[in-house]
Amino acid sequence: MPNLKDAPLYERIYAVICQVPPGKVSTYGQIAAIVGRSCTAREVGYALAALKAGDRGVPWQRVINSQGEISLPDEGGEIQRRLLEAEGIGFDARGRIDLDRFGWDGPDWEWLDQNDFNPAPLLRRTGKKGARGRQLSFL
DNA sequence: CAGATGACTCCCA
DNA sequence: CTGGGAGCCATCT
Repeated sequence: MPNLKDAPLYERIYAVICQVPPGKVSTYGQIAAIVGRSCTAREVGYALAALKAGDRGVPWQRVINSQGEISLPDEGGEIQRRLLEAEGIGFDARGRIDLDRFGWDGPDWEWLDQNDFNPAPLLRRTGKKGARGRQLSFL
């Protein structure tokens, strides 16, 4: 599949997640912003929940919530934490990951272009307390 | 075809 | 810090 433009939303989400390299983590919101269109952080969560065992090599463990915490409850969360620690990602005393150190910078421009992605602009959300650091680093 | 169902995020009290 | 509400939508019974 050379181009993901017409792929189902979940496929596009998985494709973006597959770009996150080992030792780095992304957030539901960041993935959503890259997928663009009507994709929201929640959709990303839904898509991951739909993965189950039907995996496919998608590095699901590298997606965490905007607080730098693991969102997957119970056993799954413990597995996720172990997988991340195995990649060298550290957790603080509260069980959170420092996104400034381990956060992913986003896919390279070439990849976006080749797959016809049109990432959402830097700031989603109109008005309100603006830019809480960390959104996409390109644009 | 009509529900039911999810691993989110932000805002405000 | 905690809790609740709104926005959000593809998939699968």
